[in-house]
Amino acid sequence: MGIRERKERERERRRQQIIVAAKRVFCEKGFNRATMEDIAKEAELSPGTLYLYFKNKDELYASLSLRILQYLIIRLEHVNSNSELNAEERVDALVEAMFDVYDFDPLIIINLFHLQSSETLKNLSEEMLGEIENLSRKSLSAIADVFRKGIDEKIVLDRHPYALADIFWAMFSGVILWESSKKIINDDKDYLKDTLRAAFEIFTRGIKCQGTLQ
Amino acid sequence: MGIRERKERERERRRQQIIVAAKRVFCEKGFNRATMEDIAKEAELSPGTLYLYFKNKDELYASLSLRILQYLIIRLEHVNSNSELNAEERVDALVEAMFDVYDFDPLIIINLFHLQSSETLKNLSEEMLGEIENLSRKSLSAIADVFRKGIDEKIVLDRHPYALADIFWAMFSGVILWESSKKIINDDKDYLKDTLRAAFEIFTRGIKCQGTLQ
Amino acid sequence: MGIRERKERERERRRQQIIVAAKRVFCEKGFNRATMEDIAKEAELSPGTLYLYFKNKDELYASLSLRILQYLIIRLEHVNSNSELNAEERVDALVEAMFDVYDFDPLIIINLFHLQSSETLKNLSEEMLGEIENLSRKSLSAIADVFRKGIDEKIVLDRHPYALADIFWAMFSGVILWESSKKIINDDKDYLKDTLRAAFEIFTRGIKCQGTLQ
Amino acid sequence: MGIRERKERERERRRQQIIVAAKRVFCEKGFNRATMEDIAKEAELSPGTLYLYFKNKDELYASLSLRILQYLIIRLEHVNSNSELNAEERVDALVEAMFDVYDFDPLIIINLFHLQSSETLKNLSEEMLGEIENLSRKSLSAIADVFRKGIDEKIVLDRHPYALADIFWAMFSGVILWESSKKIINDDKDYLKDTLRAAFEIFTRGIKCQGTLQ
DNA sequence: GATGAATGAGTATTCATTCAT
DNA sequence: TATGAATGAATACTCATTCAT
Repeated sequence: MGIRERKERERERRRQQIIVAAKRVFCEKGFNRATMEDIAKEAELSPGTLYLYFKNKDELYASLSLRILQYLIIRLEHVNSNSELNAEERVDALVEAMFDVYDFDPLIIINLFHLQSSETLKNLSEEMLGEIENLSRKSLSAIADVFRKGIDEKIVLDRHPYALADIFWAMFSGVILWESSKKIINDDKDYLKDTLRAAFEIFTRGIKCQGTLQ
Repeated sequence: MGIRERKERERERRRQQIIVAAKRVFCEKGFNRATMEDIAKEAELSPGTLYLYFKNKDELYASLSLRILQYLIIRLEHVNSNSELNAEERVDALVEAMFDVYDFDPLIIINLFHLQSSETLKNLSEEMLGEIENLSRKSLSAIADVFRKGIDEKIVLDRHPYALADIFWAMFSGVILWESSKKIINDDKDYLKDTLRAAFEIFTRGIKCQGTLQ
Repeated sequence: MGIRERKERERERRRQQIIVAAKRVFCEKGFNRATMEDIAKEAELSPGTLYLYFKNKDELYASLSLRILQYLIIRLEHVNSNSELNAEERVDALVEAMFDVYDFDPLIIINLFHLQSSETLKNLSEEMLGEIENLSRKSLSAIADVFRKGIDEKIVLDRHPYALADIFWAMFSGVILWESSKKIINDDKDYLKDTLRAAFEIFTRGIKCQGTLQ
Repeated sequence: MGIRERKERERERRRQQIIVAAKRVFCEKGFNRATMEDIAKEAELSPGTLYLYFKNKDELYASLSLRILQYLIIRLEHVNSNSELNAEERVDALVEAMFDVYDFDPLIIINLFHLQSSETLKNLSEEMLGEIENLSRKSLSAIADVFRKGIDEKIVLDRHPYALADIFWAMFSGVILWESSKKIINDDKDYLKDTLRAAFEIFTRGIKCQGTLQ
């Protein structure tokens, strides 16, 4: 391992250290009430150091979302590349993948919405904006691919695959957001998962061509 | 009408005037970038006056959401009180009601999530918190009632009505949030409505007992 | 006096109060080391209040310069409008006027240079930029007028009046800056005035047509 | 050449390398907006290295001025040591020298004023302060010498030579500063030189004893 | 000597909220 | 009631300087 590579690795380690600290602080306080100093303290670094790794607060925040999008894509591509599955099993695998994503980071998905707010987007670098868009496209495209196969095999409603993917994603994030927003009353994660499971079941039933499956 | 009542009426008029102005400003600038002075200007009042009608910025913001919740409840109760409808028609009427709500205020529904963030809730008075909780419960209860009837008549999956209501609401708001978040690329309101319609269709199909309907 | 006029007067009073405080602080600490909080304290106001009267630090600073330019112009116009003076007396009156300006505010003239730095100019409002340019033009024009008369009467070198005005002004400010910069060694204001006087004398001799005077 | 001497030479080379880079950056961005990192990059060194050669930013900045003062003195001493010139020719040679100095570094002369600001001086080492004072004295003394000879020969006004030198220098720098400050409107270097030439002419006429010359 | 990552003090500016009128 | 001037706490971000390697 060359010296350059080692440095790069060290740098990436620091980035992750900061991201982890930021995640904790953002989760606890929310975006606006979390200060850069809070995050620096949590990461046991000085405020200035944060700016060596992230252009500004918004870009640090966006990095959190990027991480889950990357995980999501890996998981989705794994579903699509598994040629042993038939269309129906693939839909089920998709649902499983979403559960994994939720387990990977139950809180950060909420942030994906904050990320999308135009307030935030204005402060991001072209590079990061491009990456967000790219990853968003990729993940939606991967979801659509699952449905496309089902449509081809005529076991899924003949809707545009992207439209189904949109609805699937909207339902997924809608349940998480909605159930999370009730957390003040009920912080029971199992309840959320149950709802998620039920929602996926209803969705899966809803998209199936009549009589074909069950 | 006594003098006291007249005053109360006048006071309510002012509140509405401020709420309308706030809505415009929040929609245009988002919560954080909208200043109390902006809102005061839009309402043609002075900043100080706003505080005679609302405890603070968060409470003013919450009032916007209260308004749509009230509309939602009226609409839902209308669905439930219409004894001419059978269970299936009632589900359809529910869907129609949600479209009305969306038309009533397409933007403010996004705010319901901001409202729920713990950041905001901390600044609200007990009274307002109570009212939010009350209205939320009521509306969810009304949605659940629609499904309960369907379950009773065995044309809807035998799930807990509240669970179905949760999923229904989550899908509704999920689609709106998700499609809205794509607005940078696609600000087409019809597309959103189409997705909403498709989502409702899938949901409706998904909750129906096999073989029962269509 | 209407209520509006009274308010306007009050507002102007506050502006002056801030300008006076700012002048003291800028003189003592220099532009960069003077903080807005320093100035606020000196003016017995809060930092926020400063921003009700001046857009930013640069604009507050620029206001100081505006004040002396205004005084300068009044003084110069007085010289030009005095029809009793012949060309030679008018040059002498010009010199006297410059002494007055120096007495009016010996320190702030140094600021005119800081003001002109492109760093500063970028932060000024269009309005203020326009006013600065306008006043600068006017004052130089007034100086040129003095020389124009002398040229017409053939007792002053036949140079472009504006060129003479430029040199006159450059010498004036050059002497002040140069002598002031030596203040660490010699803070004697009389010495500065003596040098100024000598400089003006040399200038006056230098611009006179040969043989014409003395 | 011993090893020590070689090292010293190497060290001086580096200093010059940094000074040259600093000059470029300061000219482009101004003192405050130029960061040590900018300069380090321009010099193709690391920020830390700059501090091996200069105590701090102010001292680096001051070094730039020292360089021009050194050039100025060499040029002035050359004028004084040329015994072939009579007093009048010497004044002309002085003027020529100043043009050379301006050509040597048209921009850095502006910095001499920044240097003198008490803000800056406080951060300089005793040694550097001493050198600045020493060089300033020397250069002024050399200018005064030119005039002294003229006074002795009674072709220049019988003023204190230092007073004349002060005025001469003030006019020189005043013209440069003043014309430079107008650069936003007119970045014409020839115009500046023309003004400088005219200013010197007026000054030269102004200091001459009546009837003696021309 | 040289590096450059890390530091952390320093500050302009904003804006929700108050209160004298 | 209504005003709107004044407040002052709060914070993102910069950059000269240091020091372990």
